[in-house]
Amino acid sequence: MPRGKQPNSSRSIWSPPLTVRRLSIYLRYLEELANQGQQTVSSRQLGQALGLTDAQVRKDLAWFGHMGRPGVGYRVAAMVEQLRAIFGTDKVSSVAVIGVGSLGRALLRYKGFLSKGFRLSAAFDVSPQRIGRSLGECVVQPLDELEKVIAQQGIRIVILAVPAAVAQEMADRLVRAGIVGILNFAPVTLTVPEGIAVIPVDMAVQLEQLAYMINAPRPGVSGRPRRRQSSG
Amino acid sequence: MPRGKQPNSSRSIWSPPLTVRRLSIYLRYLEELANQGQQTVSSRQLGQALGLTDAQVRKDLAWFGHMGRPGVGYRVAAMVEQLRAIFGTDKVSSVAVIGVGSLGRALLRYKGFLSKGFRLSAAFDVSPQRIGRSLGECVVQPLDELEKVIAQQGIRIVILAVPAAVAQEMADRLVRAGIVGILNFAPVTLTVPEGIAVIPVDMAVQLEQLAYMINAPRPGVSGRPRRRQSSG
DNA sequence: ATCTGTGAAAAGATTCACAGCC
DNA sequence: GGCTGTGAATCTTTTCACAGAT
Repeated sequence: MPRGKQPNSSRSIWSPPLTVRRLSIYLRYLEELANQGQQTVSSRQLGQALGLTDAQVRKDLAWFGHMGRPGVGYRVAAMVEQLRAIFGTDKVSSVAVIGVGSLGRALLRYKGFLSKGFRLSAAFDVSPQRIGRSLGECVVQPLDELEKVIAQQGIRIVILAVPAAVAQEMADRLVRAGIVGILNFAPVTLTVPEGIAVIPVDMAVQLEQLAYMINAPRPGVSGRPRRRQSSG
Repeated sequence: MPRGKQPNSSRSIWSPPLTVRRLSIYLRYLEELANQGQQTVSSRQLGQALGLTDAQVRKDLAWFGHMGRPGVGYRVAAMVEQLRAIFGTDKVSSVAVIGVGSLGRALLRYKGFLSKGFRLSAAFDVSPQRIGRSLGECVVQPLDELEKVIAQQGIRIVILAVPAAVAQEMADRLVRAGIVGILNFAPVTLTVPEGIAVIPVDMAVQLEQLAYMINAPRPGVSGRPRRRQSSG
């Protein structure tokens, strides 16, 4: 299936998946630079801070038109704005947390989502002991309310933090309720209809990957230079 | 730099990075099948459950020798054993949690790591209010004890759950203390020496990826069939 | 008939290297 | 001088398709 060639200067652009992963990382670092008052940044500086080559940074950023100026670099503030628009996080959107075990509670208490464009505005659980408890800026509600609250608040994304055994049936129910994106912390692969996005986050899997990297280091590597962390 | 061709039947094998990511997912599913008492599984069944093609499953599993039998499939139990050996999780290893904020506490309380080969056996924090508190199976210790405990317990992997502002300096200290793998929950890119493995896990970044997928769906997709979640 | 293992082809991603702008 | 944008080359990953094992 053919896909358009590189640059594209209008809104809501398609970019290759691995590029999109890095765009988030660029954005995070550019926000830091903006806070520090830095005006412009070169592909070289970005690459060094993030463990990428300068060529790769330029290719990635070239996906949405001519953003850099030769001899100068990229304008930090403009870049942040454009990246947020690409992710659709220039406006804050509401997110529900399904399952308020220890992980769900930790996420509800985390203060960093809002500045990234996400407001955790509803929380649900089955357990009567948890219902009514106030966490972050929401009160835990019973699951009966799920469909109603999702519709009322226009929620399209949820964080799924329920036990593995019930994750698939809950995902089905969420999709019926109109959810289109699921951040899945349950250690199972979800099956969802076409058009629904799922990002899996399994911490045991991540530890396993780390164990592999330690036990079976990449061949041909022997060097001294400081490296940056791989993607995530 | 040339790399060996495909199959390799001895221990601790190199496989392509994207294959290794999937191996964890195969293992998770195979463990489930083993619990259900299933003896063998075909590449087709694995693929369907996990949203992959059967050819891809076969290529991935072929990296460590002839494990399947034509006309029959793969032996579930043998596969689980071999995958655990590849990840080095056939023996339990000790992991320390650095930073006992709400996320650190949630991880310490999570019961699922042990069966995956990881024991969270030490926890550290700066805050006097947190020190001495008992969480999961450990008592929170002051950071002064860090180097001593890491050496005593032979800890090689840590979960880093400290604020972004201090993550890099803590990573440097951990590396000096002999740590070789870091699961990094701080929303910054760490710079570490060659030979140290870092896996970044930034939940805001994951939500951002989800937002992108919802706002800019892949072109040329329109279908009906049920899909599985992408990798993670 | 079912299912694996694997070359060969296709698609995707990264690196190289350099023309051209500031 | 420094720096971007981008074709061309290289490397990696996925898909195809089928020989051969059970």
